[in-house]
Amino acid sequence: MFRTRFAPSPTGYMHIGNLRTALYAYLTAKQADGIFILRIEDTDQNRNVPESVQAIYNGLRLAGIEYDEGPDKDGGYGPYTQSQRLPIYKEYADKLIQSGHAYYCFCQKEDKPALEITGERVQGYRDPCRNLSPEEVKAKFDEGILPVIRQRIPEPGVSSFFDHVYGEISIDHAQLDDQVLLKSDGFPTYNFANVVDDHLMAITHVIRGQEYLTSTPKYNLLYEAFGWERPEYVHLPHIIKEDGSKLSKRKGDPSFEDLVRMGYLPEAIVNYVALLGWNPGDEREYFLLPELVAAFDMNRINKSNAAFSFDKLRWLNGEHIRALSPEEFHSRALPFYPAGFDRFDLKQLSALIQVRTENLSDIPALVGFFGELPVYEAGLFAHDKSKSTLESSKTILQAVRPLFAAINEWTNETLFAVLKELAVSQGFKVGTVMWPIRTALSGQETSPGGATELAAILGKDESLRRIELGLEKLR
RNA sequence: GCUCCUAUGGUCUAGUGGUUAGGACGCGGCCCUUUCAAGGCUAAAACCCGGGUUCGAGUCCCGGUAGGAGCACCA
Repeated sequence: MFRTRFAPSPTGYMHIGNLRTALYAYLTAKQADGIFILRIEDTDQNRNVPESVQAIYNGLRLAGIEYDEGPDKDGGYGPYTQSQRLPIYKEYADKLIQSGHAYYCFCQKEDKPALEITGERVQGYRDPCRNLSPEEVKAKFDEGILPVIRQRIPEPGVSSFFDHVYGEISIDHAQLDDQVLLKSDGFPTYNFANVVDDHLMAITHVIRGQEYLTSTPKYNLLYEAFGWERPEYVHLPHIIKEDGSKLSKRKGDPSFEDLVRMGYLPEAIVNYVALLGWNPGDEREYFLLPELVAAFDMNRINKSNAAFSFDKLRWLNGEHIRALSPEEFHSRALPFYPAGFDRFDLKQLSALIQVRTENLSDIPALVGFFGELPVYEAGLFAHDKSKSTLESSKTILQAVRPLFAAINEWTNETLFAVLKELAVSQGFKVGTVMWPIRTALSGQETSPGGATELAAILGKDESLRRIELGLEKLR
């Protein structure tokens, strides 16, 4: 049975990289009928943002990624929030002390010069406390100093492991730090908690960002120290920007929730993000979540970073929008219509714009002219492709006025039939008749829908009024 | 600085020794058409560099170069 987990720290929002990590973990579990778990990694007391656990729930729900076990969904492996597991970490850290795989360190943070800043940093940090005698340890305790617990990296040695994305990785123990496992405040570090929890929660596949690749040997050493079986590893390349820099909320790059607010469909974002670093092995690109579950294969994940392209997301969003049923599109479009638009038949309008909408937030600009006729120049009535001139436009508009006034059944079909007949009887191309009408109705060079479609939505009175206005410009 | 990783058109990618190097986005053109979209067709555009191995290398090896990541009482 596959068991995977998504283990975010509660920072307040779901960024794109996290979304993909969650997605891949979910897909890996689900394609094998396994269990997907949500675990909250809130072991940094300085970095907890209130409400942010809620943001994680919301993000996952929005994405359609449902977890089988989590803080609010017990599956017998809880608690699923690390801050509630402190005694567990303590217990296991003590075991490591007893077995000699870890040691107390009484150094204070201030004692450690900031070597990493100088660029002169030495690898494989070995703390002096590594060699404290039991008496010295006792003496420090008696002094009342709160120790941290550090991992004792066995030396010399080399550790290797297999990663489903990166293959065989080997790292010399001389590169590995005697890192802190348990902080002096009693909280574990990620380095410790992830190992204990992944084992206790019976995680079979650890799926996480590539930044953990080089510290994985340290975790493996821990598994060994406990006599536990290692999980399978799937490290993910990063998602970056097209200029090669990394996505950052601080620089204004949108989170998952932001993208949804910007009018991208959650399912389109999920689809797009799935394709950033993975492909199904054939040429399909359009996927709904269940299809991703079926198609996903962790062994087809790429090794190199992928740049997030808004162009392509936008296209894919359009694909998803077009794939929606007219009813579904309408209900999603509804919140994006400008105020006062309920005077129109919005259902009809939605039908018109669905294929022309690549992003829901395009809607206001797309339909704005229905609400208010834009200011435009008479020159708009001249159009080569439709063989329209100012003269022909004037003639047609004049002819159309009484024709429209006489129509009782104000529908696209009737309107089209009437205009078509006008074109035939007057020897005009259909386009030549339609152009001035569409122009007068929209006041724009382009519009979502042709002359009769616009007229049907605008209604008889307003259509007539706009034709009149157009005629004035042509006088 | 040390270590690990990566490298196919502008971008996402297929490719696992022999291909006219395939697809997608974007971009140009054409068709369709009631303007614009959508749809269809089509063009331009890529194997980082240098050595090897091999009859043959985008594919394997080595070395460069470039980029990314890690080296916290952060995750």
